[in-house]
Amino acid sequence: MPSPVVRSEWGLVTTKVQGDRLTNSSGIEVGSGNADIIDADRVDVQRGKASLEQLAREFSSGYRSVGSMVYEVLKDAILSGALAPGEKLRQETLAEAIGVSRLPVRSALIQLEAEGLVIFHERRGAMVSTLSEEQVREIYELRTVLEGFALREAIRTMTPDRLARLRALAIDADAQGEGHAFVEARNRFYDELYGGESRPMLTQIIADLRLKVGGYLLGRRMDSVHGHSHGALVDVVAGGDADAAVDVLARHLQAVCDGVVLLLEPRD
Amino acid sequence: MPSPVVRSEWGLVTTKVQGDRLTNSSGIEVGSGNADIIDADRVDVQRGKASLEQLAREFSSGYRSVGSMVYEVLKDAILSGALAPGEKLRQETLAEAIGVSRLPVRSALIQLEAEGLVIFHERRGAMVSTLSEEQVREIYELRTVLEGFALREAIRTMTPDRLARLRALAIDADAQGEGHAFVEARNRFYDELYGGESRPMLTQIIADLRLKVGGYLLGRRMDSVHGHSHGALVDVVAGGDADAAVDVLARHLQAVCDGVVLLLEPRD
DNA sequence: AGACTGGATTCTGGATCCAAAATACGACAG
DNA sequence: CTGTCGTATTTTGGATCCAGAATCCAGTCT
Repeated sequence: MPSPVVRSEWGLVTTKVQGDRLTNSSGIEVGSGNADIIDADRVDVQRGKASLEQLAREFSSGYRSVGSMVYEVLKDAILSGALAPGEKLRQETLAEAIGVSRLPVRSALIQLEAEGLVIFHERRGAMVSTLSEEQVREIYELRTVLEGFALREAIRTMTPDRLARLRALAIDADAQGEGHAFVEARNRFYDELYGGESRPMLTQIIADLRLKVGGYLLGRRMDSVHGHSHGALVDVVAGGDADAAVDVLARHLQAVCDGVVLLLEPRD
Repeated sequence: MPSPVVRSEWGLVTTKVQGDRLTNSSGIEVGSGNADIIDADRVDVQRGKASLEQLAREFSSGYRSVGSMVYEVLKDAILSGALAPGEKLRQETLAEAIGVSRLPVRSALIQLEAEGLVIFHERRGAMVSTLSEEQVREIYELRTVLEGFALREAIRTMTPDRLARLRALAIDADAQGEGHAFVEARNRFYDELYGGESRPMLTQIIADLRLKVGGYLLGRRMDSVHGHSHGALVDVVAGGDADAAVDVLARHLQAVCDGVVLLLEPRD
């Protein structure tokens, strides 16, 4: 089990800490080993502010506008599980933590809302999107349809050099562990496979659908994901049998979908 | 400099302040009063501003937040062609035209950017999105894939009462002329056909794809659209042959796609 | 005469301030 | 003791103000 220590360093837990027990709204205990650090009510905010400033500095290189930086930071926080699904997002707290004004935070939240990662309640603020089982199943249903089409097109127009590039990217993705590097490598692989340059909207829609469930995967890679290496997918694609490849893909997505559904309810 | 007259007049939308003569209009009075203030050296901006004021008047009541109202106004302006593709969107001009501050305009623009209707250039402002021929063809390719799937599912799970509702909605849509009423009726029809309530994301994605080309259709309904009545589609669906229905749909989309491509370049 | 550079103007993006609404807490009454 | 109403605090949404960047125009140099 991956240790949640890194997550606790974000300090973006917005629930009030009245006692010595520090949990976020999803009930996941945040850094039990760091519980003794918490002395006063504001300590978590202080810690979060310090970490986020450091992380904002880390993210700040290469970003021209503050709003886009905040957007990346918040997206990363949601996808990494630092901001749990259902968690209330107070603009003031986020702004203080990142070290900017509330305005770019609002801009970033609007962008994230359009992507479906957060939802706004009228005058009641924003929260990280939660997914019902029906929504998860629809997401994977749509992914099956879209990625099936993309895969058929990829096989239909496959060239030797592109297959070579795919193999290299697959090896790279399978070599990565968890976290950022894996996600990046996986995205590069699927971008190449699904014709990211020739069909930008398709790859964008697929990426958005994949993002929506990102918050539920937290840091953990499920067995079904592990069992399905990208190299194997390349092998099926290289075979040239579109139906077989789509079948492999559909089974894989179905397995991942079932795993995500199980993660929705912690009780099992 | 146009002095902001009654900007502090709150309760614009929801609650009506004990206004003397001003009803729950969100700064519409201000907008109409400032109609002649804009510099007259840009005629196209003049035209856009007048249209925006008209739209703002129409959309004035029934919205809780000013930002959402601005969003609806701008979206309608883009889809109706009042703001042409490629047109530069200056926040100050838009804000004055609608009669609000620049901030809700920025929020609305961010939302519209996420939907793909406008694009932001780094420090150079926003403009209405333009579509290349490749993008148009990809849009209709994806619509064929998604709507084909949706249509098959609809036929698979069709019930008599739903067929009856579809027929009523088709008659309603075919009876409408152009403009708002037609778009609304058409959306209701496809919402019912594609299972809007059971597959919200699918219908949302399809609607977004349809929106992207809305600005190029302007007010004109092409012959191919005219020739394909919604009632005929219902008849094919009622037949129960999924392959035939998908084929009809694909041909229709292909025809519309070709028509839109022709509209991209005025030369023919 | 044309091109390059520097300044001025304009526009975007960010911060701070203010008004309104919702929620939470407390007081009072049944 | 409990439920309801009123007030106060919190928080969101909007407007105005300010700084930085980009563009445009003019002046000068080649």
